[in-house]
Amino acid sequence: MAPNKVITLNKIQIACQSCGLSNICLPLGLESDDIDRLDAIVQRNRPLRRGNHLFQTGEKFKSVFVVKTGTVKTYTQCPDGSEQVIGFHLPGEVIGLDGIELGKYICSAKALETSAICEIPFDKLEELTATIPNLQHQMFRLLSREISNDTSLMALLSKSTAEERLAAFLLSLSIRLHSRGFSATEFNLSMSRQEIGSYLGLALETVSRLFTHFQEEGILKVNRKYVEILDLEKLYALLSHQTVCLEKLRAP
Amino acid sequence: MAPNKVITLNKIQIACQSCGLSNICLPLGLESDDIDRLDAIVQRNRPLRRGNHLFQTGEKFKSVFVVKTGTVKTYTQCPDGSEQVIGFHLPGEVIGLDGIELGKYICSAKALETSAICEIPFDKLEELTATIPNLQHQMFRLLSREISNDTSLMALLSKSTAEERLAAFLLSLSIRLHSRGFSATEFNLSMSRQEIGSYLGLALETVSRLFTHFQEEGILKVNRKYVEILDLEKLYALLSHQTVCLEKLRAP
DNA sequence: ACCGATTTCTGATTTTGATCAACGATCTTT
DNA sequence: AAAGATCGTTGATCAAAATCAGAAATCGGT
Repeated sequence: MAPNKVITLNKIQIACQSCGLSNICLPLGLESDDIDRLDAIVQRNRPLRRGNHLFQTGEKFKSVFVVKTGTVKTYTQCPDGSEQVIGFHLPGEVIGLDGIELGKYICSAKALETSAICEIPFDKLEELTATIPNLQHQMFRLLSREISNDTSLMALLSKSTAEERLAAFLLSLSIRLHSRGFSATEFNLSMSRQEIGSYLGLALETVSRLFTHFQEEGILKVNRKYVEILDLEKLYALLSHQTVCLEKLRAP
Repeated sequence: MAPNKVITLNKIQIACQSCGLSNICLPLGLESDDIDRLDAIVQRNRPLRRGNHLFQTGEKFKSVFVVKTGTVKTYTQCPDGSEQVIGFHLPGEVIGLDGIELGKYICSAKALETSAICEIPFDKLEELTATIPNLQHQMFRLLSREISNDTSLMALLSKSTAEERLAAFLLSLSIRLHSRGFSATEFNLSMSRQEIGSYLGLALETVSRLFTHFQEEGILKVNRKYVEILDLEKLYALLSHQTVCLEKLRAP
């Protein structure tokens, strides 16, 4: 492999300064030179293919990761082999924060489609946060967001019907995709019915039936992975008597 | 009110250095002088009576709180007036971290019994974390713990039966009480069946029936709020095919 | 283009836990 | 101490979603 090939690859990689995600990602609110200092510790590895792992449960915690493109799911494994999906992560979202406490990852993370990932070694990040107050604050905010997102999801899981759960899931996706510049009403699901069901605490058959049902109601147009939201209002209405602050469901 | 009365009150209040919770609370891992600096920003207000609020949903986020004695519940209010319990918080546990992101509390917190609380103004805490790397790390750990606790609870809520949920709840309480120097097998619940049900996503009748059922199985001895665990092994066995790392359920 | 594997959809049946209802026990207030 | 309110228990019924089962559609690899 010729060295100039490597150089070319490096050039292709987008620096934080010119990354479209900088308004939702870690650099948010940083001065230009501070972004450069952050940029210097970010590792941009080759994209993951579908099914590849970022990390697995129990591995030593070394880095946090930010999705740049694609989708990543986090999950835990049951003793019987079945898996429990913890979350789906879109571009700009940080993964691995739950590993800080015990020094090892408590879940596994794998790509649902080809995904570019930024890796940030946590020891270096901590050195930076100690000298850049804005970055420290941004880290606190990020961790806090994770907590409040989880809180919303817990409320959803412990209170709602199957219909409300799927509605919340679709709206969350819609909101997050929209805030990343994608269509809010038309997207491809990168996860299976099984995975959605696991995430929402439902059987995959229930998820499938609900998609059909929403379609019959004129709320959605569904073709396997492809979803078009025809009536956002109805979807919101399904959640009207819900505890959860919608914007919080998995935003931004 | 005579000034010496105030002085006496101040003397009664326990400094972080001599607080029994220092091995699970924020000062964990700090040098002695750093603990003093932290101590200096901690506000020790008068104890809350049962039903009093620490903060309410939507209030401006100003401080995080640590339970010193007693129990606090966090909850959100549904549009229909019913409430959704988010968590129960024992001595040494930090509350309010979910307010950092948006600058306002996203849930309400009220005392379930007379409770002493330490209040830590967050702006001052951030100044300290910026200059005390160990404290910054401890804050990251604390926030991370909150996230991994929530992850475990989400897995519990989306996968398990009513029986498994209550077993997990009781074991979590047992473990946390034990690590605070209380009995692991004998305690008084400070929350109602209704509140347990809300937290676990179950109807209060289901909770009540399960207590009866566990008693018939010889697992518990229950008398209203008073619970004695007779067979810890059986309780653990109920969770054996559970995703959740038990120590993680709400530890330490 | 074909074959096997996986994923999705749909129907029938069952199960779990919610809901409705009533009653006894305990705590609070006067 | 009595009265009212709250809380916990228990029983009967009901409903939502899980499970079981099988067919149809799609995908992946050769």
